[in-house]
Amino acid sequence: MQRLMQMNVQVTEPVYLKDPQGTDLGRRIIEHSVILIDELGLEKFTFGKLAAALGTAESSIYRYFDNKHRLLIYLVGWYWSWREYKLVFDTANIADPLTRLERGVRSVTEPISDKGSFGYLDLRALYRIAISESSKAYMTKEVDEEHKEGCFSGFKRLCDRVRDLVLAVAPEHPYPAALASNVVDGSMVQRFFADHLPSLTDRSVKARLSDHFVHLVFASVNAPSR
Amino acid sequence: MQRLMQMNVQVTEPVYLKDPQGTDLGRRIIEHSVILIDELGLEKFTFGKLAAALGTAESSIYRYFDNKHRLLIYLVGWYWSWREYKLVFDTANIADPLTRLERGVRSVTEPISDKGSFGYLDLRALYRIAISESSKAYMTKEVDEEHKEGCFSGFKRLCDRVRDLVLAVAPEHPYPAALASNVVDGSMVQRFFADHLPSLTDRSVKARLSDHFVHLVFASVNAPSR
DNA sequence: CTAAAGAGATAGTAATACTATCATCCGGGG
DNA sequence: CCCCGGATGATAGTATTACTATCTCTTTAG
Repeated sequence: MQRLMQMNVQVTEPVYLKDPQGTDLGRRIIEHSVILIDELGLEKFTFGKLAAALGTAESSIYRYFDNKHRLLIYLVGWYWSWREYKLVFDTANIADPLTRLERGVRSVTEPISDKGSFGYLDLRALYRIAISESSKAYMTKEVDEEHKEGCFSGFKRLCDRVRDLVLAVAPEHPYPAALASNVVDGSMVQRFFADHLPSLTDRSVKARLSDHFVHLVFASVNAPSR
Repeated sequence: MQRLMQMNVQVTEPVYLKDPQGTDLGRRIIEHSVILIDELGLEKFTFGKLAAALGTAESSIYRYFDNKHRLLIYLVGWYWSWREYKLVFDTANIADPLTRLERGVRSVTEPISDKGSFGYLDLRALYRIAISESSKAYMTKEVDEEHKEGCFSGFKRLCDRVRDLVLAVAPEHPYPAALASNVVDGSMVQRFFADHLPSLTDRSVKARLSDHFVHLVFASVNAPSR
């Protein structure tokens, strides 16, 4: 829990100007930005509205984050760290690589339904943000520089762990990393489709998202190398 | 070719205010918006800059599109229509369902490398826009309404065709639609990763993106139903 | 010859995304 | 007790964006 709070340990420069974990206002910024972005969507969310919601000045928020894009990177970074933590937990102490892989894929693709907020953070709102907004964190012209800064290391670490689960089962798999990132990213996209463009998925996916990805991954690791 | 020019035929309301195909300025708006969005990225692209590039007034552009979001929807709609056209062409007159499926998956996931611009449109620039910006067309709070308007019907039609290719091979497949949309969307995401976050994919994917998806799809259709 | 369509030009508004400055408040060290 | 630095609050100001409105001019079809 505590470990999770300190995300982006390996990052060369931090995504923030001042660590929001360290102060009361900082934590309130995180807490309420999650709620507000979830409510308004990223494009209509502004620091002005956040400041109003917090009863503080816009300039106070700029002391923590350069702009809302950096704040988004921070939030989705947190989300991926949380997913990684959960993955490690869910696959701990399982010897059989096949079982580990299945549990891992389920862990990573499972929707977040339990109410449990995480500290002061509304986890379900953060999950919804991750679904709708996380790709906007890297689908920009600044990807390459931000990638060098380590802004997406949380996502990468998670994908690497899934890739390793695949490789443990199928060391000769031709596309382990692509399969892994496809599962991690694809599970978010399929969740979005199920909720908003349902004709793009199958009914069963809405109810059991993980089954689809378990099916896909096991099909892939069992496939002949062609 | 001519047929393709008229995209979004089934749309209830058009995405545009005035058909850009019908006038000289309209076509120049399309042509240069593709170039400018590719160059600046969607967030830094503005109607003001487009107007300047065209040597016209901002207000003239507003006669064609309500805002840049609608313009984006129009452009990616065109892209998906083009992909669909190509898919139909590439799978025409092939009797064997397995061959059709493989050709279809290759057609849909194949990067656009040939220089051939499409009429006045720079196809490769449009492809790059589709990779980096297409998800922003629907990852908004307005998805549901815009979906009702038919804004995403081009994407849906393409996914449906891929789904049908899958079903022709494996009529009992448990997730045909999810597999199809995963391939169509995933191929764009993997392309982006290969170009900008290469550690998230495998080396071979950069060179042969389609192979990965052919492998995945055939693994999935051949998998036991578990 | 006229009406309407298309385009250009100008102006104006509200919101956004910042930057800068100054005052205040509060706890700890000397 | 006083002073200092860190954290916050309040106000102001700028450039840009995202529009809306209006007026003129030109072209062309009837």
